[in-house]
Amino acid sequence: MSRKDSPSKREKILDVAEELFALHGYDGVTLRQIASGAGVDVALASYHFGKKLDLFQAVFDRRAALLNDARRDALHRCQAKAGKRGPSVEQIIEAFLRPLELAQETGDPGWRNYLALIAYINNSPYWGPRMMSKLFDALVQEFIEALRRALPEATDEDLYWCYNNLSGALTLTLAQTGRIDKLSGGRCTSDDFEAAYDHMIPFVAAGFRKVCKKRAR
Amino acid sequence: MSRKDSPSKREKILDVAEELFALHGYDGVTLRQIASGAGVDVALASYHFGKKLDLFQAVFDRRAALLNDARRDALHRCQAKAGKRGPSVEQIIEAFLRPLELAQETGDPGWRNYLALIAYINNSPYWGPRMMSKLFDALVQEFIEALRRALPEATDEDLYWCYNNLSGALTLTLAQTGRIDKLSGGRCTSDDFEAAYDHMIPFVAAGFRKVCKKRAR
DNA sequence: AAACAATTTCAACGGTTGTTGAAATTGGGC
DNA sequence: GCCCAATTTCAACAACCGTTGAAATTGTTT
Repeated sequence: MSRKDSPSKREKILDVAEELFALHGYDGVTLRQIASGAGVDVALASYHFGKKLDLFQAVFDRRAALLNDARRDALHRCQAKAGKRGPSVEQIIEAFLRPLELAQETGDPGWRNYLALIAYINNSPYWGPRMMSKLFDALVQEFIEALRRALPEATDEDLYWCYNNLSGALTLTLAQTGRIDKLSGGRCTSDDFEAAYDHMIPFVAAGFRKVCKKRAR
Repeated sequence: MSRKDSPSKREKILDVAEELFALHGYDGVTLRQIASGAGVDVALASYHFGKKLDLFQAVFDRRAALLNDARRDALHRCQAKAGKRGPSVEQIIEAFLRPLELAQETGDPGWRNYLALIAYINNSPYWGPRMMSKLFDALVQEFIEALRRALPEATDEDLYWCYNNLSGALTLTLAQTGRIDKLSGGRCTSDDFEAAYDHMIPFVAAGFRKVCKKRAR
């Protein structure tokens, strides 16, 4: 193998780490569990990635660029399709959410684990501020700018609190806790991302519209 | 002291555990950190609570009944005030959220940590299914029933997915990650629960209305 | 096939973890 | 002031943690 493509074990470590970190969090997983799950020695993780924290970061980084690109493409495409007035709230929310759904249909089951890991990090008071901003904030600001153009009466406070609501609804869905399965008696399932987004998009769009409507001041 | 009221150290352990578990999760906190923060020996936690997991459960249980009572009171009070047609969506959502805000104004700063802990548990694929249902599901079903009466055209799927959106938006807010502070350049702050709920209530209510409106079938 | 670098395993280290049994301390009832 | 029980500390255990240096293996180039 030519030095750049020895994917099997290195990639396997990332896959297992991704799955375990998403389920138990950073501190709930040991390097030995990861190595055992990947069928390799403990020291191999250190050899490839250095410290445990570096492995965590590597898992986090691996799919971030692809996800951002897919979202940015979706946003720009819907902006291009919309006329001079720009896309509607629904179209922008859709561009924000649908790439996540598509990521799950690539056949790579790792995407589900990765998105659950994002949910863990985004909801953590410790990891959230430390890891989310650097990779995701720039694109989020692009989406918020697009929303501002679609909602010309919105204040900054409105937009950011509404985005917080969107981000929270999305995060809980990505976390795949299976709570909705039990609550609904099996009528809804956490696995069904299509149903989740089909309900989330009109829900969130209506929320934005309501909050960002002109009011008496 | 008469055996039932030696609150100082036992309660202090719960307070510190609550704060640390909320910040770092179950596995991210050691009993020694908790004991150190409480100014007691490590063994005292075991003496009072048994295993580490039992302490975690004790922290989780401590305020659950109070929270449920406050929410149930708020729901029944708004149902009593509303006529025979029942309360509006906004009133139900308000009954679901405002007690959380009030809990923070009791002067006990532990409530903030407790709600952040709930957010951690609710968003965790591991802890969520294990701990949330037993204490919270019954009341959640009451709220969903009330919402069903306010939204007679809603299907079960609509209601549960919308509740999922509500729960997610709430969870991210309770987690107090401070991300909205940075995103908004300081215009919004995670600490401001009143502002959060002021935006969340109309947002969520509009979402419910939109999704649960009669459609072509 | 020899030489070399990249990969992988082996073995071990110092430090930390949750837990426990026994000792020490505290505080109220007689 | 003595007894008893509840509380708190002390000391220590076996198990496990992340990390590292050296050895073994593998794969590629010459």
